[in-house]
Amino acid sequence: MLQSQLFTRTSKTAPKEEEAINAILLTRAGFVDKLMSGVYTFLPLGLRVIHRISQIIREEMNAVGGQEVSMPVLHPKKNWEQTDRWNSVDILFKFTSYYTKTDLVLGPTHEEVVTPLLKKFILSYKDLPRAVFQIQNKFRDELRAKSGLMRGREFLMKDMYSFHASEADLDEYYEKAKIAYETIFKRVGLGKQTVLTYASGGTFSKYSHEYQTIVETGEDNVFLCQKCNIAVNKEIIADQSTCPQCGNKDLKPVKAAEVGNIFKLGTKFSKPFEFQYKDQSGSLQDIWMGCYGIGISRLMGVVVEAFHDDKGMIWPESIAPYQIHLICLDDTSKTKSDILYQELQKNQIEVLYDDRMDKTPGEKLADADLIGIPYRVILSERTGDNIEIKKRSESDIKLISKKELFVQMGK
RNA sequence: CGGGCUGUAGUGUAAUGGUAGCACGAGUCGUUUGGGACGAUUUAGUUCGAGUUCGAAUCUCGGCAGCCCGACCA
Repeated sequence: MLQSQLFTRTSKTAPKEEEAINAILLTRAGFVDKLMSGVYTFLPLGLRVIHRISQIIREEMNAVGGQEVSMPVLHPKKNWEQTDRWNSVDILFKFTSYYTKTDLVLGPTHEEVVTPLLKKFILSYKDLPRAVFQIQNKFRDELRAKSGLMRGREFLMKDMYSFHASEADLDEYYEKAKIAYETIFKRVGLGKQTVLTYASGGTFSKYSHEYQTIVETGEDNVFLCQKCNIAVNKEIIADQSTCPQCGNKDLKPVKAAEVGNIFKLGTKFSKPFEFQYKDQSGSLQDIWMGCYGIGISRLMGVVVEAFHDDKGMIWPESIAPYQIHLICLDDTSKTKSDILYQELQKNQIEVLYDDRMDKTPGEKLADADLIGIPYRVILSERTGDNIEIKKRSESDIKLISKKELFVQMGK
């Protein structure tokens, strides 16, 4: 991508109404734009991050047998009445069609859609287990959207739903999903600071599980077990003052941001939709369900909260918008920069090329720090036949040959 | 939803109730080129409505919007 063609621009000043670091940096760098409270446009750079996170999640969901679908955002009132959630879910976006006077819901979650959907196809024990997932914008009518991407009214989420012949089968799958989630958080670069967290469980199991990323600016309070790598949410710590995993009493309070949440739904949703299957003897049995969510846009915000410095964002390589930020610092190096840009592209290395000739070196370097692409590559009069490379996360600057650059990039 | 704060060019900020100014950005011309460079020049604004007043960005009331604290958060 030629930076001279990018329609967004960076800003030296933070938007005055924002306090959250993720909102400030993502806005300044041109990754997102706020349309209204809790509702954001993802601009070219930001959308690339969203796509990369989504792809990692997609791969791991596929790996545990998830089948991707895209369900409607618009739901009829009837389905929400059937589960008794039309009135009980307070953040439900409800509205009435101006013309047809139909009552509608903008989906905040999809149990009301996925359950009757799978009911049409799953008839026998031979059809089980199954899991479907989607990556889609969700709507929650939050009374207080806040903290940039952390709590939006429209946000991107991956939600998966699994269907099982028995509680035991659900339990088994649930453990597989946990491993998939760990892999996801590792792959997006949050492995070290993200912990499995015991949270309140609802009707069918003692606990649900959250994935909490420990960051100073998180809005949740969790208690970290000092022995095993898990935490307990504040909401259950009153009745659970010991680690539910190892019994340790040494729990340390920390701030964290929830990035994922998995639940054993049991038969809570299959019952109201009368979703059952025939077992080997031909008698009807309950379907057991699980659900597994990851807030993708929030995850992007959390990564910014976790990885930044006073100059800007520091993207993990796995989800960075580009791998290399190539900068041409002066007129005399334009030709060799253009050639390197072509060569990098030919080798499928994703590169943002700052080819702007009307900007000063200082401005280009400041922009590179703000945008936070993992490798900064500079060509100038000074670099001669070599290439200057610097990692955003480190301060060392190295002069290397073109060959070494390709090796470094895994080519 | 309860409480608090705030709305001024594209952005960030000034202006005792008395001429709306500055910086950045953007446009033009020229000089520059390793950490947001310099000169000249141009551009553009008081959230909306009502009230008080000779006169309102400023005071009062209301709307709308944003942020923060709390509540809420399958």
